[in-house]
Amino acid sequence: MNLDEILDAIYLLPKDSKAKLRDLVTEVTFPKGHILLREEKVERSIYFIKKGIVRAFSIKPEKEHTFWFGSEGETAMSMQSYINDLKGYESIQLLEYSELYKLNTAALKKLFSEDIHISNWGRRFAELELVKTEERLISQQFHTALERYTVLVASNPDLIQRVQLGLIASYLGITQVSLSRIRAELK
Amino acid sequence: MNLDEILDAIYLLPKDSKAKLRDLVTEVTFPKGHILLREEKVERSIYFIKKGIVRAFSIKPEKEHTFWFGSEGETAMSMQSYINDLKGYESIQLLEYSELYKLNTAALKKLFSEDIHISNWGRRFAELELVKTEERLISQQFHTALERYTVLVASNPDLIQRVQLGLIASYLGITQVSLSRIRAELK
DNA sequence: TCTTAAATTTTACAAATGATAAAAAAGGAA
DNA sequence: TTCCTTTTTTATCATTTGTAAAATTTAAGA
Repeated sequence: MNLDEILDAIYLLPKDSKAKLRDLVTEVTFPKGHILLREEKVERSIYFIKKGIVRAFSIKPEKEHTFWFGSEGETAMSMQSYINDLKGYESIQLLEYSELYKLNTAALKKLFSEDIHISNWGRRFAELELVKTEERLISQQFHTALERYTVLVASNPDLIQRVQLGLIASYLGITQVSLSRIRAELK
Repeated sequence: MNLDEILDAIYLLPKDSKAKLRDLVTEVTFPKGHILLREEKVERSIYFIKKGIVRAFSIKPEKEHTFWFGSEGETAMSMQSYINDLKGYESIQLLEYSELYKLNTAALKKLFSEDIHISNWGRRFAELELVKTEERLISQQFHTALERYTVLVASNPDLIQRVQLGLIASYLGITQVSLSRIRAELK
């Protein structure tokens, strides 16, 4: 997914505004396993995923929890850093070799105050992330691990192929043993 | 909490922009038990809570789940309606007599395209809701019901007084009986 | 291909949680 | 206050989920 498609999917910008935004972006690549951003650090960039797959996780009390998978077209970022210039809860790691568009947020914020179209782009960006986050919350709260697993498989079949089960179990909030039990019953 | 305080807490607006925004707001009051908005309906307004306490819930398959409590200064709304003009998942009910500021969203969206300050106010509004929603998601995913209960009590002591336990249990994702067990152990 | 390491599944047992029913306590209305 | 309804707690039992360890499968490198 190229940069124009990613930007347009958020909000359609006039040519000159879009050029200003595109100027803030550089392309970067990293190998599998690379830690894109670290929890407890203030992150100065956000990353649109051109190609690849990543996970967000946090090492809370001892245990590591994976709570998000991102792939082509999605944004890898720390909300707390982007929105409040605070340390993020999450680390983000590449689960395969990935190509990313890196966007400096300080420069972006400057454009928000200067260009109403870019300001509306930024509003739309936050709104779309908000809806996605709310959907995750509701799925988490209303559905059993089994239901969420079947939805995940249906909506993202390659994820199961590309990501190891322990991480998916963590994402579903259950142990790997429980996920194995679920998978055994589905056969 | 009055309207100015609520608007300012989101983003500081120049006088004239703020006046335009304030003109879209009317004050409404409803008795305890009133359903402010209904799931499966497109909602045309958002409500800032001046005084009172509300809950969002959804009647998914048979059972009713409470997944949010809002009080003074917070916003009662359907994200799906506000952001995508779609039906919301949630109903919102007043748990006590409440006073609310009602804001028409169609008119607000018009201002977004006309006034860069209001556009940035709208961006900030979405961003702040996003951080709150992410915090709820992370709390849900990383913490046990007991931990979330103690956090809830610590951060919102009057909630426990004002809201019945069955709703809090539903919010925590456990049965009322389990919550009773938790409370008994904390003594 | 063979060997070794990593990932996944299975099993057994223990602990936590849910369902149900019933008792106790609290709150409201007359 | 007294009665009645609602809410909360307690008790029992069945089910689910986690932990730990072993068995199996899959993948990777030499």
